[in-house]
Amino acid sequence: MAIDVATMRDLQYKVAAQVDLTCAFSSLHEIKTVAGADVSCDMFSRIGYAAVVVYSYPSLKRIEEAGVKRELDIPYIPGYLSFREGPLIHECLKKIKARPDVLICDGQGLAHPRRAGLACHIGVSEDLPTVGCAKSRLIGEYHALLDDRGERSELYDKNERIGVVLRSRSRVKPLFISPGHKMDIDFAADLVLSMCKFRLPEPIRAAHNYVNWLRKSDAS
DNA sequence: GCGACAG
DNA sequence: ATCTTGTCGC
Repeated sequence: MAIDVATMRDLQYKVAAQVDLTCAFSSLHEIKTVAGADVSCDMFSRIGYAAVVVYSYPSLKRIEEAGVKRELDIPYIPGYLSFREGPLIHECLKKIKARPDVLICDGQGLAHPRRAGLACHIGVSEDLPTVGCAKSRLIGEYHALLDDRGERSELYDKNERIGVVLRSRSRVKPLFISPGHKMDIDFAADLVLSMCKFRLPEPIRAAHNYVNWLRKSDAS
């Protein structure tokens, strides 16, 4: 029997209470390694594949990676993604030899109804600086942005600033960036932009490719 | 009640 | 997220 929504919601309030929005770094120069995490699943199967790939910073060279195949505990429920993907990402992190300075997650961080998105949940439980980098919006309002790379718009929920909508590449759909843990909004956006050769930051692209490689090469 | 809704 | 190849545009 899977965990119920009420229990997950209560856990999210506890996670939110532990989130630290003070950036662990005073400058991007202090960062030496950045990891990206991603999860992919078979359609109508409960099997999921996850990967964490570590990159050097700012040289952006691949250093190491870890993959995992495991059954997903619960289905995808908007607002509760961390309970579905979190466990697999934690297993990948255990396999990584050197702890990365920062972990970028494929999903929201602070920009969540209870301020406890995937990046916050992973960050708090691993006590690791994390960034939420989502490809679409979960909550929050923002103004349209210009279409040049680097353009950004504040993401607000009521009167609270919860993230930044960032154009990581000219003329492509923007990214929704929000801090996970030991991170602040603007630093998170600066870090992500500095790692974007294409729409997604390199560590996330690598994790996405690796996870799909795992899944496909497994069905044979 | 109705619409929105990370991956 | 997933089913899917080539193709058009910057």
